[in-house]
Amino acid sequence: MKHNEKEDVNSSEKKTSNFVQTIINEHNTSGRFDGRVHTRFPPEPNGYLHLGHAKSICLNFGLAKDNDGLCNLRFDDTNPIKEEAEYVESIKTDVRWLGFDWEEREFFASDYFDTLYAYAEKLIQKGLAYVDDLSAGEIREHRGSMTQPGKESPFRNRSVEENLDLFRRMKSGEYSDGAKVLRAKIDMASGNLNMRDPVMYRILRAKHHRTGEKWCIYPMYDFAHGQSDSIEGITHSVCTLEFEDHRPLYDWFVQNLEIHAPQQIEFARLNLTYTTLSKRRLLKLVQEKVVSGWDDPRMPTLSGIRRRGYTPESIRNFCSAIGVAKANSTVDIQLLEHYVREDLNKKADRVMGVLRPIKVVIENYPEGKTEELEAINNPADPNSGTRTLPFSRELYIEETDYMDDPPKKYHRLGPGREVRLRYAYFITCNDAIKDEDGNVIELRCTYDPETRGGNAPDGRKVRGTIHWVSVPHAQEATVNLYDRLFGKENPDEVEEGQDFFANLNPNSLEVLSNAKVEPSLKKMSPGAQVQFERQGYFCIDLSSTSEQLIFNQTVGLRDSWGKMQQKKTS
RNA sequence: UGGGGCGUCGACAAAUGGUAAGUCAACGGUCUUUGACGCCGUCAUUCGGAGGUUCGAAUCCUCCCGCCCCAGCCA
Repeated sequence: MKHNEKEDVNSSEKKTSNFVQTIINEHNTSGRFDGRVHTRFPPEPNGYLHLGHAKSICLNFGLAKDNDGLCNLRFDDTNPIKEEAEYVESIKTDVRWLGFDWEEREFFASDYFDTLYAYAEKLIQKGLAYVDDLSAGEIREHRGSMTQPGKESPFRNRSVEENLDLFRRMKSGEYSDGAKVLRAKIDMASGNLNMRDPVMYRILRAKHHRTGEKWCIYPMYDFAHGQSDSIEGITHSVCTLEFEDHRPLYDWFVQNLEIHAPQQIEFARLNLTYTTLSKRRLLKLVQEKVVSGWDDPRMPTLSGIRRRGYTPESIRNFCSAIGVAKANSTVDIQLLEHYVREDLNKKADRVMGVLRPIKVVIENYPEGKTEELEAINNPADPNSGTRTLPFSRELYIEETDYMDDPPKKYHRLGPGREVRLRYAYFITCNDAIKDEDGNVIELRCTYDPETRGGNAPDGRKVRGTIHWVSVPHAQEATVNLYDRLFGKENPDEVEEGQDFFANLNPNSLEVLSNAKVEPSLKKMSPGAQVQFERQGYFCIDLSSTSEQLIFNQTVGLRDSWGKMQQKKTS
């Protein structure tokens, strides 16, 4: 596959077609928005962004790019009790990391509080909104049920003057929290509950992360979102399926306000096997310290997968692969893993790292001798060059690369067996030394000096090639191995009598504190990504230092041998 | 039982009345100094079901079945 050398968002990703684009095309032919496309990504700053948001980000920014349009970043910050400045910073970091740029178009719904307030007065003037004194519970009772129409509030027919006066007094702080609300006057008998006189403003004394104490009334989502879109000149307001029922209300507000009317379009949110994308649940994992934080490498947050070693490009490729549709679906997590492997295969240099070491002594190799052997950095990238590997009499190899009594087709080390040490020599195992529990702790081998570099002059073939690290040159390292956070394919589905935490996988983290890695790794800094040959892709953790190297496993290599073994035993 | 949506391979998902793309997974094979990668091949006579319209239907019509969302002063 010939790829562009530069891998930026503009050159290496192709246009994708989906039903949203089809709608845009129709608008283009009808001339509804003069061919202009302006989208927005509108997160509420009440948590960290996750893979579900990545789908939305890629969609919104992608639509803008594909149509020579614009995409804004807008924080939907209308509920001060859940929102924090910390979250807005993390969101900006994550969107940028994913590779998207909103340029100077960074907005907040709170930027529009004055305008929104004026819009509300306008609806009051038009006789389309009223102040209601009913309590929250009474409003609920009046709303009726899904099958029964609602009842009108006794305050529904106040005069325009009275409503205006009351609303102004709500704003000026005359009433306590919850004492009154402003409602749109629509239809208490509508089959759509959202149209049964929805609340537009509530009284809420809370410090807002941007407007501070300026307001004691805050607009509801429904009264803020469409108008914010309208103010920004958004043409296509893309959101998830659960807002489908809100569209008539969205349209009602912009129509009665007589302002620019964007088109709301809904798509199915992302679901992934073995993971939850519920903000509420992710928050809980953080609060209950089930994970180390929002950026725990097992979290499906963008900060988590970044720390895990996922690349932005792999996430973008994943998002374009899963497509955009209206059908609820659950994407196999293996598809995500496929896209990181694909990307890292091109980008990550190969290195030698022994995760669970056992020692090998090459009895016929001179004591004190060291050789430098040449190794290829990345066979998938011809420009990556080579490096040198120190070799000596004592080495570490992987525990799993030796078996006393190997099964058929096992072509690693066993009594009397010969293998190739990658880039080095053929060695033959003569003896295995065990501790009192019978665990192999050391192998005594001999090497064939004729096979330097890994080829036998006599043409002799060897089935297995294993990785190794020279004992005197080895760097100590800690390696974090990860498995899926949940043991259940759909962790959001909680069994009777159990809670959500019962779905956790107790073995999602395994810390290997005795790993040995080749010396070239010592100079690598946090964030660097490598492939430990025959094992997987790893990145150097944020907290890693040159004294204490820490690697996080991004994803393992595909392992057809392991899979075969597993099939046999099961 | 009110309103709004959705049903195409194990998982995603195209095809918009012209004879079922692609990707992942799986399975064979090939290559191999990573049991990786790559490469080659197999994998839906059928589109939730039943009728109908048409020369022709996954696409249009009718009825049925199943799944999802909605009764926050959350977003």
